[in-house]
Amino acid sequence: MTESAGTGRDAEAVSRFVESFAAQLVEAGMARMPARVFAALLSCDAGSMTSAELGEQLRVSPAAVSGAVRYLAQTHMVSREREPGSRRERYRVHGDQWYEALTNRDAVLKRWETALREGVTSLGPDTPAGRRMSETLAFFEFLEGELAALMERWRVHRDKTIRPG
Amino acid sequence: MTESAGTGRDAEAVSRFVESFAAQLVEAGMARMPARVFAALLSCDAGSMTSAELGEQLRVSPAAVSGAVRYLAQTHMVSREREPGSRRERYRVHGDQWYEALTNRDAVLKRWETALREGVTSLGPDTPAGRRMSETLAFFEFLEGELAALMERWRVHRDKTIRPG
DNA sequence: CCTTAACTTCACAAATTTCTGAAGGAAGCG
DNA sequence: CGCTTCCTTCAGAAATTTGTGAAGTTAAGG
Repeated sequence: MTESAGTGRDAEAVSRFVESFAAQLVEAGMARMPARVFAALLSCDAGSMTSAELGEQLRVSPAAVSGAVRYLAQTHMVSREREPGSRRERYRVHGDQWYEALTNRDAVLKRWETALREGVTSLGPDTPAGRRMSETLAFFEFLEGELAALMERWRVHRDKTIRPG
Repeated sequence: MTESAGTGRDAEAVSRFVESFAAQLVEAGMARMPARVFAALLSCDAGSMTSAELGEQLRVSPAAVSGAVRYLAQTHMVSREREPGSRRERYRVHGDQWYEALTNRDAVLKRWETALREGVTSLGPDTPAGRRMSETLAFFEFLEGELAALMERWRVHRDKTIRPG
């Protein structure tokens, strides 16, 4: 049993999970260090860690943590909190904030739509390629509307099944 | 006007679009060469190209095309077709097949769910981290069900607005 | 069968990405 | 105020990824 004093958790098992979950995120296209930081935050009881704690768990330099955290904050996967009366910062996953961010690939969707519109123009709306692209564009426009509705249904579903009352 | 003889299309404009759309796919996490091949196929009138044609348009070696196409076929983004009476192969995007594949991140979703279940076990279902992870897991399970329904609504919507009759 | 065309695989070179160490700056604390 | 702690930035080293050339495999066509 690898139980570090006082934590009440098997640090090695936690670390194994962190790394394996991070690996899944990497496979899905996420950069390695942000994935590891995110997985670590997701797995800690407090839901937030300091830069130093992250560096220690992941065995990386403060610089690496800094870079990863900047990316995660930009994409709203984590939020930064200043610890009052200290220059320490805590990085936090907000339980649900983060997977909302996942569906907030809205930005990506928007950029794709822009690119596709340009494509329809470049290729000519009346060419076979242009028509194929128009249909693709229509799909993304449809998808964008659906996503908002889907998230709303999720909140209802969650409140009924997980956080009732 | 850069119009290559007989194609009836501005080859340079097409190429520009191909590269810029591919760049968007890369930003979203797709490997470079598959993204370029896919964008090229999406932009050609026939909806399919041979390995040689792809190599010429993208200015890459047959080896690069081969690797990209293998990936795209595995992920069902394109299908391979043998040209009868020839050892040429044609690679095709199926109009709609491809964005169905996009939502068929089912495989990814499933792997995440597996990883999260392991996480709940490792961390303990009654710990704060375990509960947070349970909720995340519930979200993905919910999402999985929703995606199927969403695609069905898309087909209905498309048949009404784009391919009526 | 033998030739040749088309695709694939593999080892390696090149380019890109990723992380570190060191130096620099902001903010608490005495 | 100056010291100290913590975070960030930046140049460069290290590792990974990517694409090429060359050899190998399969199958058509004579």
